[in-house]
Amino acid sequence: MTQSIPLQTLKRLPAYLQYLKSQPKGGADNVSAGQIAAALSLGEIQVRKDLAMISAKGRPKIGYIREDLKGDLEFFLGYSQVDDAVLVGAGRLGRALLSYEGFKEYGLNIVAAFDTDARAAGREENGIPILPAEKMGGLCRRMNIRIGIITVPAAAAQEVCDSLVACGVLAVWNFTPSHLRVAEHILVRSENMAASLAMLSRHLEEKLCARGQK
Amino acid sequence: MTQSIPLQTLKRLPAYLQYLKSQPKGGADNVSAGQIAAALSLGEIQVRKDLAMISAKGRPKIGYIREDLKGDLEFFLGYSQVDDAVLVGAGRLGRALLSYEGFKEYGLNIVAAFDTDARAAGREENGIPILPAEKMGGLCRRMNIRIGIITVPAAAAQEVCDSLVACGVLAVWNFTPSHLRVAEHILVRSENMAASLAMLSRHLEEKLCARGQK
DNA sequence: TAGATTGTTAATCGATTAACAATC
DNA sequence: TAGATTGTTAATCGATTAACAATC
Repeated sequence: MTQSIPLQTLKRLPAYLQYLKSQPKGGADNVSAGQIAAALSLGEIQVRKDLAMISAKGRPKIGYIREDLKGDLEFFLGYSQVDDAVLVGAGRLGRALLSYEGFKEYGLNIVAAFDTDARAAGREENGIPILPAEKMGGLCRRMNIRIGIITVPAAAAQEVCDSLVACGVLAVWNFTPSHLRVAEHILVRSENMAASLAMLSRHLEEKLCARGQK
Repeated sequence: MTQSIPLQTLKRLPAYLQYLKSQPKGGADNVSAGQIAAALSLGEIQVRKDLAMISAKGRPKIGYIREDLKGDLEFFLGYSQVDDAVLVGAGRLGRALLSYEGFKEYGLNIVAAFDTDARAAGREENGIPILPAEKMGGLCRRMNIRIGIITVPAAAAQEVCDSLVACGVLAVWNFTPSHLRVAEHILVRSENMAASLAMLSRHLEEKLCARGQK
């Protein structure tokens, strides 16, 4: 049973946890919403409201007990329980993600990667086997895989996505610029590089125009 | 002179352009907001309003002229004019980004990468030189670099960010989980993997609970 | 003309911020 | 007690959606 929280709040929770983890061990036992807000450039009231949602009890004048809050965040974000995932497309980006150790901390465990290229398949990366694409269906069903990570060329993304869904995947992490069409009960989360670049270059234009350099 | 448009609209514009580009050349000359909306799983009115902002004139009954709309989107997103950038941290992810050809299409040109590791420095990736960190300041100032991409370990991110800003960088693309504190006129755009994972695992939990598998 | 599609004005919705009462 | 900090209720803000008039 999980209470529903605002999407924007959910996005911020990992940052709170990251902040708490980054603090030195020897520090104070307590932490206030104001401290967190200042460190993350957020509003104090917003932080307090977010924390209230995951119901880590804070106390007036004192704040939150650091370790308790960490625990509550980890529990709420499901970092204690590990989700198995597969990755499709063992190109440069795919292999970079395979070799990233940080995902384990977030409760993500990539058990295998797949690639249509026979040269890539058969090798392994960071101890994770890279297998030929034909083996995907069997492995996903056998291991009850629910998360699929797509790092193939954009043109192949929809097809790969459909295959993953057919194998029982319920959540897709998309690193391609393609929009993926899926059934309603499937979640696609796209790492939207083009949108990021649009924001960066827009900001630049504003700043440089203001300086009269353009 | 750039009119200000809503942030959410700006995020969607690249998707519209991507859709238009993905369409076969031989197709119809016109495209309607409804078609785009259907293809990208968005609301028709929302698409129409977004397109109205970049003022590509659409005509009732007919829609937009495909090529004109592409041109307007590319102009507005600044894809015609190229921004030079440097990348700091030539690890696996950094090198994967260096070797990604797609950025050119988005008007981003990575001119050099930097790494403190002497073994990494001196080599090159995809024709882009990887230089020792000491050369960063000089090159950025000499080439008037305004965009910095950070792919170093999280612990070094803030320091690298500060150096970049000191060298004149105005927009930072952050691939680490660290929150970066910057002056007000600097834009940081973080590729927030932890937030993405939180959403994926939250979705999974909801779906699996509903099925009684938990 | 009739129907499809546009652009705009008004209504709704969700998230952020402000105000304030509660309490350690 | 006084001051700091919490949680909650109300106000504001921005974005989405609905309604509708305009037009090819």
